Amino acid sequence: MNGEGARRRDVTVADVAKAAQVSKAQAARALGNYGAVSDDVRERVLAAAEALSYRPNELARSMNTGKSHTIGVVVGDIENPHFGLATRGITDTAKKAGYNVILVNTDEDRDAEVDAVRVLLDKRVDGLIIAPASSVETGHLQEVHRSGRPMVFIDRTAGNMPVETMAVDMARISREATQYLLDAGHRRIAFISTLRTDTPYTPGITLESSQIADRIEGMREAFLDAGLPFPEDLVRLNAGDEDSIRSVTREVLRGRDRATAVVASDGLIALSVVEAIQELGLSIPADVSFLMYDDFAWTRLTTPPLTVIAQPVYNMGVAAAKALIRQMEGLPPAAPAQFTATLVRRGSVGPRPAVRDVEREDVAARLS
Amino acid sequence: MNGEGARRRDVTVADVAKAAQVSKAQAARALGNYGAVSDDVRERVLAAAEALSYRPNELARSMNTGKSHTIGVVVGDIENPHFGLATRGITDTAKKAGYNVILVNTDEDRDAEVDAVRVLLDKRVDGLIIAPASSVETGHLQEVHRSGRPMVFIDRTAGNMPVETMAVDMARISREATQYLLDAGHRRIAFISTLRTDTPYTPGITLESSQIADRIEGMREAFLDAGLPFPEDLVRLNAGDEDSIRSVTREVLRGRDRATAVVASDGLIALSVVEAIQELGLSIPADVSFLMYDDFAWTRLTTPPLTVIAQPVYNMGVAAAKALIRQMEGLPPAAPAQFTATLVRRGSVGPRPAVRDVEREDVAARLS
DNA sequence: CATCGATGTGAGTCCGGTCTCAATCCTAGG
DNA sequence: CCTAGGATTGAGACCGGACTCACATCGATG
Repeated sequence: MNGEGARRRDVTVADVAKAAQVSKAQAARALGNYGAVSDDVRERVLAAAEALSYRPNELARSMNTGKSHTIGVVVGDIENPHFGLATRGITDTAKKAGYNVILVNTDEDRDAEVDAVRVLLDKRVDGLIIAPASSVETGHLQEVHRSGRPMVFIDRTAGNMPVETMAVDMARISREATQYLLDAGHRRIAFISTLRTDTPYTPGITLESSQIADRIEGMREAFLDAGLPFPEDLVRLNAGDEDSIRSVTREVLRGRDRATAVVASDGLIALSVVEAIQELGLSIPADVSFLMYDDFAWTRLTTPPLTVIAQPVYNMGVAAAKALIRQMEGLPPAAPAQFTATLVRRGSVGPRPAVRDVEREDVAARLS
Repeated sequence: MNGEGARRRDVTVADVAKAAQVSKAQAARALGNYGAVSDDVRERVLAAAEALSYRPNELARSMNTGKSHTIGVVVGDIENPHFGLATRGITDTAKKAGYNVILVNTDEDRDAEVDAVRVLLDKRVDGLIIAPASSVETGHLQEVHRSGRPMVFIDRTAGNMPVETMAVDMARISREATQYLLDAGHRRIAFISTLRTDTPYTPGITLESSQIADRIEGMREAFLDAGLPFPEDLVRLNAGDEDSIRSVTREVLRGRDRATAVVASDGLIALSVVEAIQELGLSIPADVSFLMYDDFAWTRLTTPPLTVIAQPVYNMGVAAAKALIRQMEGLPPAAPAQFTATLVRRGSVGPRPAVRDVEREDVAARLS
């Protein structure tokens, strides 16, 4: 019965002040470590606080300092290790600087994102790190930006808003990777992504994701540079769940004009794509070459190990958090960091399978 | 120049009230949708709010309702897909119920956890979901519990506190898995974990993690049931980073008395263990059988696909969130859910390699 | 027509801190 | 010994909502 009577209701400065026999103001000063306080008072207050096990109410503090020491992070899917790692980079950095992170998942749904941003703003986060679900409909983000609240984009851009963005140059690495595949003789290269669109891919279509748009653009450029026609029919979007990824994979690998190389847009898709390939009885890289975005550790364990495009995801997270913190502290932005993805050549890309196995048109065309 | 003069400082109820020509109280009622408000007033207030694009300050609201609609989640490492998935389960469920999640990473460090809990409490989260870094030193958790703040443990227990805990029965599944290995003829079974300890494993040692302790206990029981001696020397803890995991793996697989089966304590370790095995030129399962905790999708892609212990991680996250929400809403706890892990037999466990290859003692002993 | 209960409404307090301001103390310089 | 100026200190305003309370208002009841 150690004075348990009063359930709930925390100890406040006022309580501490009373216990220490000083005014609330003095107690607050001693506790908050600001203003002038005599040693005597400080000691008494601190002792009283200790005795009552006083803990400051950060909400109250936030309310009149206007700073919540909290940042909001909005991503498409934490379950995806890509974002898992980025988030780790963000939280590690934030914690070091005394900030906490409120994490919101949007499932890549724009409405959910609008909502998430609103809620975070209502909670008065000091800043936002967002992986925009759409780089087209950016009204809500524009608004945040106009309001002057610190914000940083990660992984993707949104519109062409003047907001610091931590992302790799996708077009560049995509072109490089495509060249690599072209050099290996591939002409029918498929690209599979979960990106939701209203209509199937056609050149000139506006894509919600700057990332994906850039990747496709990079591929197109590589084909163009090589003087080859870009196989638009092999760009497959809307591969939402495992089943559709599988069926899309089967589709592109079927028929006389089948793809001889497949590029998976992220690590989650990759799993289903590879499984589908295995189920078809095709072997990598003898029958199909395979390439994926993101370098997860397990890609080294498959047989053969997978050729991947590695992105400095953790560092992007760190950089995003650092940039945001600078903004929140009113410092001028640091020199914009450039993140470069790299093509990690392992064993899943091989030469195009013998001609008998695939379409002849291409060869015929070149011989004519 | 749209009245931009006043930088920062948000619109408050008072502003809305003035614009709508009503008292602050009435405006608050109309906006907060409580109390009695005439249609006329409500309309004017809502219109004014719209016009000024008023947004409530959740901090202020939290301050006098005492509810922040925020829950704190403390895990060891979000980068680990195990926690990534659990977190997804938590956030999905929390969002549906109108709660936000503040995520803190502890790196499995108890001091960091103490700190995390304190910060979250200071921020007045309505409840906590914690994967306790230590089930031994639980002072800070006891304190939270005593304070009456809603709390749920996930993945592990802490002490034997009467706190709802969402975790699988590790001892049971570990025993089952070990039996499976024993049935396949294995006697030298290694267990590799990152768990930090001051001293190497010896029977009776107190382990920080209830999870790991249970797994080892399960193994021991299986050996006991089979009337076989438990190979304590093959329990290897402190395999912190990739290098030490590799070297530990090499160690247990070396010599005449080497392990013929290896159990990896989680998906992250598994990667390095398998790599080390491959580097040694040993093949799975011909030379070494392999088993790991957590069923990640990539385990189906290796050759052979890996035999794993699947845990309903996402569901545990969902259940943890649901339980916490019940607590926060003052409802009585639901019937305690039981989560069962399952052994997914794929291709990485095979019979013990021919005797010539390993130690003979065991055989000799049985023949004597 | 007086009365009663159900709205409506505005003034003002409170939550738990931070911070301003004026009053009080002290101490060193003149 | 007197006083200017810095160090202390307490009262109270304030942040932005929620909520209590006293005071109208108003239609319906007896």
